[in-house]
Formats: sequence, C-alpha cells, structure tokens
Amino acid sequence: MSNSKLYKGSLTTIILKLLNENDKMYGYEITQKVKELTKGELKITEGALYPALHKLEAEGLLDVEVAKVDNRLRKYYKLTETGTKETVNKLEELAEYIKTMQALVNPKLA
Amino acid sequence: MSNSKLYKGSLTTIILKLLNENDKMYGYEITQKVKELTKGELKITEGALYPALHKLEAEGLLDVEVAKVDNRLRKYYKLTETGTKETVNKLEELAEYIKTMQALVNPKLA
DNA sequence: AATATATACATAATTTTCTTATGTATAAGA
DNA sequence: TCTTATACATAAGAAAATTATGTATATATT
Repeated sequence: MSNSKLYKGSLTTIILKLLNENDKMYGYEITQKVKELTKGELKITEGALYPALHKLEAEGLLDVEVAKVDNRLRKYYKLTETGTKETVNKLEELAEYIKTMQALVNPKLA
Repeated sequence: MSNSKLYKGSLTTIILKLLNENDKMYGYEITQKVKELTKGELKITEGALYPALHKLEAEGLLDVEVAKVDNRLRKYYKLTETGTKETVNKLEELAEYIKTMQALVNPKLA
C-alpha cells in the first residue's frame, strides 16, 4: 500500500478475509476491491501484494488457478481448507489487537 | 513486544500516547504500564522500545532527562511541543486505521 | 495514428520495525 | 547464594512493507 496508515502485518488478514467472502479472486481484483471498500483510504501496492500471495500459496493457505481472459493472464486464488481455518485465527487476532489498542489509547472506554 | 499480535508501526503511537497522559516516564516504566493496561496481552521488548525512544528523541518529539534513583539510572522522557502535535496525528491515524480495518473485515457494520 | 491509462503479472533493492540474543550494573527477595 | 526485578543498551537477523523497475495486452483519449 502507499500513502496509507497500514500497519505491517495486516495485509495477510485482508487477503484472507476477502477470499473468504469472494471464493476466488485474482491479484489486481484484490487491489481494486480494497480501494473500493476503503474509499481509497488503503492502496495495496503490487510490491506488497504479489509476494504476500506467493507466500500464502507456499504455506498451503491458498490454491492458484491460472486463466486467460481477454488475452491477458489472471491468477485466481482461493482458500484451501487450512487457509479457511487460518482466516478465522487471523480475524480473531485482529479483533483482539483492536481491543488491546483501544484499551491503551482510550482507557476510559475499556 | 513479544508473543503478541502487535502490528508493526503501532509502538510509536503507544509511546506517544502514554507520555501524553503521564507527562514523563522512563523506559522500564513504559513496559510495565503497557503490560498492566493490556492485562499482559502486550509485552514491549527492550530491543524494540529503546531504539524507538532514541529515534523519537532524535526526531525532536521527545526530550530526555537523566536521573539517578536508588543508585540506578533512569531516563525520563517527555513530549516536546512537536511531539504533542505528532501524538494527535498518530492517534487520528490509529483511529482511522481501525475504522478502515473494520470496514474491510466487517463490512456489515460499516 | 500516437499516446496515455488501465489491466495484469513479477521481482529487486532498500527501508522500517520488529524479535532474539547478548551485555552491563544495581537492588531486593528467596 | 542465587534468582528475580529494575534499568539501561546494542547487534544480528527476520519480516513485511515501500519504491522502483520491468514485461505485456487492451482500451480510451487526443
């Protein structure tokens, strides 16, 4: 991502969550979806995204399927069974993190 | 931090926020305060904390004052004027980030 | 027809920000 | 006496980004 306030470590969670909702997506689609959902707040850069996808695939959390659309390459990624389980963990971690940060930063509301 | 689910980039915000509330604190005190406020969820390691403090000082966001208590060294840090302004920015960024992540991860509630 | 923008992938160099390991030193508790 | 707590620090390495490139096709603009 560029310009944005993204904390390192959350990209994986974002990818997994999107794939959990959308069954299969390709890289470019993910960048566009994030831009759309965050109203331009978050821009995922290719330099971050593609290595992240490759890593998740290598770890067995994602499966790939190559397709050719309009004479252009697309790599569709989808969650494996392990990936689906890991998505649950990552989302719990994120919720936990947000709670913890709010306790630190806004102790009155905790 | 160790063991924890902390996303990289939030340590600076935590330090600034604590100093904003407590006027002046020393490093070890910060580690203990974070542990206390997060009920042990977050443990700031010295390897992360001290370099972060030095960096904030070098950037002019913190001032240091060395003291000797019980024959042991303490370095009290406090926000400079610039540091106070930057604290506001960092807290806004964090709030924004949390909002953005919730929009991504829990679009129904957004 | 030429050029810019969008689509779609990828990697390399560098930077930021941690973790882990190590080191020094004093005080207090078992 | 030995461990734990207090209090600082840095170095090596890893993780995860950013920034800069590179390739290639399709579409929109001038």
